[in-house]
Amino acid sequence: MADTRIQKGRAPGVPTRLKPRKSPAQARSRALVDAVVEAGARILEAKGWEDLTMHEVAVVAGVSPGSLYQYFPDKAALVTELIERISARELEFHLARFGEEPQASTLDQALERLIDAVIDFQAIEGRLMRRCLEALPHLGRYARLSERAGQAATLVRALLEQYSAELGGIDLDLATHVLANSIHSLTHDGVLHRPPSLDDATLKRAALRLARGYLGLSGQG
Amino acid sequence: MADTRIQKGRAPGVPTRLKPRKSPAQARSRALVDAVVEAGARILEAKGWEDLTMHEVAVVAGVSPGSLYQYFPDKAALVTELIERISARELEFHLARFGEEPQASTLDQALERLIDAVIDFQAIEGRLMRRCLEALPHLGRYARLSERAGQAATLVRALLEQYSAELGGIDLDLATHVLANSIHSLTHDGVLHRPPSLDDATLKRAALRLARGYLGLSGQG
Amino acid sequence: MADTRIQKGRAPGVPTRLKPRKSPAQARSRALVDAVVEAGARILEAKGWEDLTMHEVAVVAGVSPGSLYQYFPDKAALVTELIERISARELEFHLARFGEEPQASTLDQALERLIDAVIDFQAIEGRLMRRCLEALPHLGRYARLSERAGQAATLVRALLEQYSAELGGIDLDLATHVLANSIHSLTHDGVLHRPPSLDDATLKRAALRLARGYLGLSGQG
Amino acid sequence: MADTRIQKGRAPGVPTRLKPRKSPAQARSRALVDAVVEAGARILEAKGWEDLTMHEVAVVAGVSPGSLYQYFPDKAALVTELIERISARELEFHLARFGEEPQASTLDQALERLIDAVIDFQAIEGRLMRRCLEALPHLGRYARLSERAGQAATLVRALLEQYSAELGGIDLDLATHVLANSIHSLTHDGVLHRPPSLDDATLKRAALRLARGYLGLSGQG
DNA sequence: GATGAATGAGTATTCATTCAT
DNA sequence: TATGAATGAATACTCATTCAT
Repeated sequence: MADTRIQKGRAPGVPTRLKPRKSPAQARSRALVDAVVEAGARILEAKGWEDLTMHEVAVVAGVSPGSLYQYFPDKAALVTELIERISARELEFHLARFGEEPQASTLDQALERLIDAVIDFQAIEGRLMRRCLEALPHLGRYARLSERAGQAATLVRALLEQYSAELGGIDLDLATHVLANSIHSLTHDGVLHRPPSLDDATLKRAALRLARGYLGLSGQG
Repeated sequence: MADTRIQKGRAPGVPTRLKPRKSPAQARSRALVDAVVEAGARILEAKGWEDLTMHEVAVVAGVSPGSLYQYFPDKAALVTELIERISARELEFHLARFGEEPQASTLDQALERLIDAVIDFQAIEGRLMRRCLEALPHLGRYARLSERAGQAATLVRALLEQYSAELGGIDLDLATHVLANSIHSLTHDGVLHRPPSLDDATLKRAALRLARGYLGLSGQG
Repeated sequence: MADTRIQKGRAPGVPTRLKPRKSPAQARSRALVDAVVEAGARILEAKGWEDLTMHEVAVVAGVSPGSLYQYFPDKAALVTELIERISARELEFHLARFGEEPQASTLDQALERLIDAVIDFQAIEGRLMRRCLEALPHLGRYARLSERAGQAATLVRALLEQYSAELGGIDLDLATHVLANSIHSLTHDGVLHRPPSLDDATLKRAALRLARGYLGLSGQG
Repeated sequence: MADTRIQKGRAPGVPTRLKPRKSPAQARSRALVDAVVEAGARILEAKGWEDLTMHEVAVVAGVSPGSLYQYFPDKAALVTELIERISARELEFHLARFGEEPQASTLDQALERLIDAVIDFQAIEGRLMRRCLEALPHLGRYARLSERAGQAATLVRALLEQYSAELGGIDLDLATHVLANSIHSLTHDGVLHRPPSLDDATLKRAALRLARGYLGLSGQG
């Protein structure tokens, strides 16, 4: 959030010759790309695909339009990168959660944690995520994206596979589609926007109940 | 359902004759508006908000741009009207279904019929509906829309109320939100697109199972 | 050369209702197109294809860029029209000459007149013509042009056909190519620019001698 | 032939050793300049002035843009150098021809050889030559070029002078202009493009006939 | 000298909207 | 009221050129 503006000069006092350091050029490039991506994310989140202009991105990033196009061949490429990054962040977020908690002993517990995590992530980046979803139709050239978008479902799928013993011979593909879609829609305002009266805890319980019910788990919810 | 933005009001001084209730002018207006709306729907469905141009709408409707703006103050207003109409059609569609079938005797049966109807409607107008959903972010000026969009939920709500006896003291608002969101997302590709292998019958069963499970109905599904 | 700026209002004092007049809209369109074309010609003549910007054309024509594109879908289309017009003017010019003089009785006389006319036309529009020639490579989309460009040769061809009796069984296609190319190049600075010391009269005699010599006419030149 | 724009001069203080006349630095410079010029020629030939970008030249030459500008202050300077070189090559080509053949005994024979050579050279470098011609209008800053371009005429002039005895008191300047222009235009597609049916042998005979006729030679053509 | 990242003014083109007729 | 020509601000993208390293 600090000023990510590209630094035109050499950073004063940085000791040279220490470890295999990135070349200044690389460092500068990275900083520029990061500045651009962050500017892009902020603007996409605030205004959406159509009202995101490359000019504004450049200005906010403190960069010239030419530099933008040095790293992103067109607007779609920039937004594609945004999506790649938010997808990666989402994955990291979930993996971190998995890592810091003891292994869940039941599917029910695992589901609860997943939904928890999804809702927590939504609170942080939900708006940007929606904007990314809205932008998808304009990203035809960058087809890899559909994989990414589907990646959200991967976690659900992994979960179901891990605990498949608890599930009768249910169709895992179908169950993944149903659950990922429902939970995502519920938590990320996929269709209906969440009414203000609906707080996170309640939403969480509802989502959990939906998942449990669908899977036939007899949790106490 | 009256829309003061669009209905410019009755032209002053036009004498109301007896039989032909609508003055020729009004009839012409109505025809024009209908032509415009239909053209708009076709184009929105095919191209989406961003690639819908007022010029093309005018050409397809066989109308001049000036006339467009006589009835719709801006592009957003036109698409807003589109959404109003598709919402109305959806409602009609469901009401017609209700009408032509004998009253369902159980919530389970009612749910099945609703989901059936939702999926059938999706087959007819699903694409346009998605385009409308995508367009929503650009319709800020016409906020009443969220009500409309939410109207889809009305049917669910009505259902739940009708059979509330079967449901323990469940929070109807919450349940409505959860079910409407989930079913909509599932049937209208709200988040993840439906894989080609997933046919209507299977989707319907899955949606039904989701709803039943959430509501705690012990259907045979 | 008078100010061709499009008149926004109605021209004062122009009597309406006289003869089958063009509709105001048509007249305005025509005026606009003419203004644009003239502006384009002036700028192309002065700066060439690359430095002709649509913006400047619009400004000089007193027209908005949007209007430009209403009549010319792109820059190439505008320049194409310029070339069509100058080709037409050249043709008219030659035809007028033919008309106002008694029919030439010999090929020699006819050649002399043609070269005369070519040089006179060059004095008027030569620079623009060169610019048009330079622009040709950018006009790929508008292939009809090559016909037009070749049209200059048509006159030569017509001449040779008319007096073919005076020419042994010479290959008319070849002769047309050779003469049109040489004369054009000589008169329109096709390759080497005309040195300042070389006046029209001398150039004319030289071109005539070239043509005569090539065709084997034993003129007194 | 020295070019003070391009030759930056000898680096001061560099000790001249004995055998390797050129210092390594100079040799490297020369190699660099050559690489750049060759890359430029290839690209100009393929794409023309407008689509020749300094970036592509740098990439193809395996050089950085910065280095380009060390040797050529701008794009025009680079293309100017291209033209200088192709002019020089043309001259060399003709001189070599002169050298390897016995002295022509008549103007007619000499003309034939010249035209032969011109057409042969055109087959090798004609395309690049045309591109250079097209680029000329953008080279205003480097006016000396017109001299160079005119240099092609030098050969013609030399020829005419050598055999001036065969020519009545013809104006040599004029004759040079006329012949150089015509032959060039004919062989290098100066104005009208050569039709595919027109082969080299025929073109050569036609050009020869044109020249003979103009000069009043009574060759057997 | 060499590098190549960065620049930023410039270009063609679009489209929602207006208004003279 | 209907028309559709005209508008003009806005936009994505380019490329000759510079300059910090």
